[in-house]
Amino acid sequence: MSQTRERILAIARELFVRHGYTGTTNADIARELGTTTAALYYHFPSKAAILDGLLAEPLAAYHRITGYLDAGPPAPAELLGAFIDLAADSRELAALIDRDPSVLAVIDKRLPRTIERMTEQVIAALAGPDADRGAVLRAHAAFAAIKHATMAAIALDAGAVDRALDAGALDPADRAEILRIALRILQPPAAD
Amino acid sequence: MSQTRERILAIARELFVRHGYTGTTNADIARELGTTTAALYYHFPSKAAILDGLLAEPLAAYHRITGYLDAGPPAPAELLGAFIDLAADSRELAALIDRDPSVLAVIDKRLPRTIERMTEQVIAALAGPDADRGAVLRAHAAFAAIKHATMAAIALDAGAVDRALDAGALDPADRAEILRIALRILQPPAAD
DNA sequence: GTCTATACCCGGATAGAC
DNA sequence: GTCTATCCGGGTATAGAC
Repeated sequence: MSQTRERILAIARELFVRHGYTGTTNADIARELGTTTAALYYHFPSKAAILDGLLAEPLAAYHRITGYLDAGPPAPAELLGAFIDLAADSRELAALIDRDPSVLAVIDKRLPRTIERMTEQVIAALAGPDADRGAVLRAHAAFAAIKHATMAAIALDAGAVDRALDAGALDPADRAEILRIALRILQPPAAD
Repeated sequence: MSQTRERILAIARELFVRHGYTGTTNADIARELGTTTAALYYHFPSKAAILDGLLAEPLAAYHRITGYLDAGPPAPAELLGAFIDLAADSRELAALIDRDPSVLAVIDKRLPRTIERMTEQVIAALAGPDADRGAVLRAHAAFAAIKHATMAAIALDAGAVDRALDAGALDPADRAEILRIALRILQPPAAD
C-alpha cells in the first residue's frame, strides 16, 4: 500500500467531514499533503475515487447487513447492534453520507442497491411484519437515534486523551446504553 | 410581494431539497422558472439570498425556542413539542440545514448564535441539570428521533391525496406518538 | 512520485439593451 | 421584469518534464 495514498485518505477524511465533499477542493487536500493537486492524480484517478476509497468499507458493511435481511427477519437487538457498530466504526463518515446529496450520487453508482432502498429495508425490518403507522414511526426514530447517539458518544471522547488507548472507539457501556434506548423506542406505547 | 419571487422560492425549495444547495445551480432554477439566470438577479441579489429567503422563518423559530431556554429549564414535553412543530412546519427544509456544510456557512453569518451553539443548548436542556453521560446520550437520541420521525411521518403522506385538505401537515395522532416516543427516550433505564 | 503549466468547463454574477 | 452577452473566478483534470 502506497503510504502517500493512505495519507491522502486520512487528510480527505478529515476535510470531507469538516467541510463536506463538495466543500473540499483538491487544492485543499494537496495543501494539507504538502504537494500540488497534480500529485493527487498519481494516486487516484479522480476526486470521486478518493471518496470511494473512504466509503468502500462502511458501505460494504451496510450492504452486508441489509443482505441478512433478505434471509428473514432478524432479532431487533442484533440488527440495532450491528448498526451501532457500523456507526462507531465509520465514525464521522456516517454523517458524510447523508449530508451532501452529491455524495449520494457518487455512491449510488457503485452500489448494488441504493442507500435509500437499503434504508427502507431496515425500517421495514425494525417495524416488523404487521407494522401499523406507529411502528413505522418508531422504527425511524430508533434508526435515527442509534446513529446520532453513537456519533455523540464518540464525540464526547474527542478531547479526552486519558481514556486509555483506543480513543475514538465506542465505550462498551455507551453501546449498551444506546442499544437499550433503541430497543425501548421500538416498544409499542401499550407496553409502557 | 412579487409573485415571481414566490415562484422562485418554491422552485428553489424543491431543488435544494432534492439536490442540495451546492448541488443546485442558478441555471437549474432558471430553467424550471422558464427564464434565464440573469432574471433571478432582479429578484434576489445572490444565490445565498434565495437560501436566506427560504430559511429565515424556520431559523427565527429555532432561535426563539432556544431563547426561552435562557429564562430557565422548560418542561421536556414543551421543548420536544416545539421541535416537533418546527420540524413539521419547515418540512424538508429541516433536512437541508445539516446536510450541506456550505449551507451552515451561509446561515451562521446571519444568526445571533450559531446552529451548533443552539443545538448544544437544547441538548443540555433535555439532558437536565445534573446530567450524567447516559442522560446526554438520551438527549441526543431524543432530539434526533424527533426530527427524523416527524419528517418520516410527513413523507408517509406524500402520495396520499385523500387525506382531506392539508396534505403535508403533521397528523395530530402522529404528533402525539412522536412526543410519546421522545419522552420515553429521556427516561433513565432504571425507570424501565 | 511529484513537479510546472495549462486546458477546460462551469458556476455565480454584472452590464446594458429592450 | 427579462433579455443577450460576457466576465471572472475557481475547480477538476491532463500533458509532459524531471
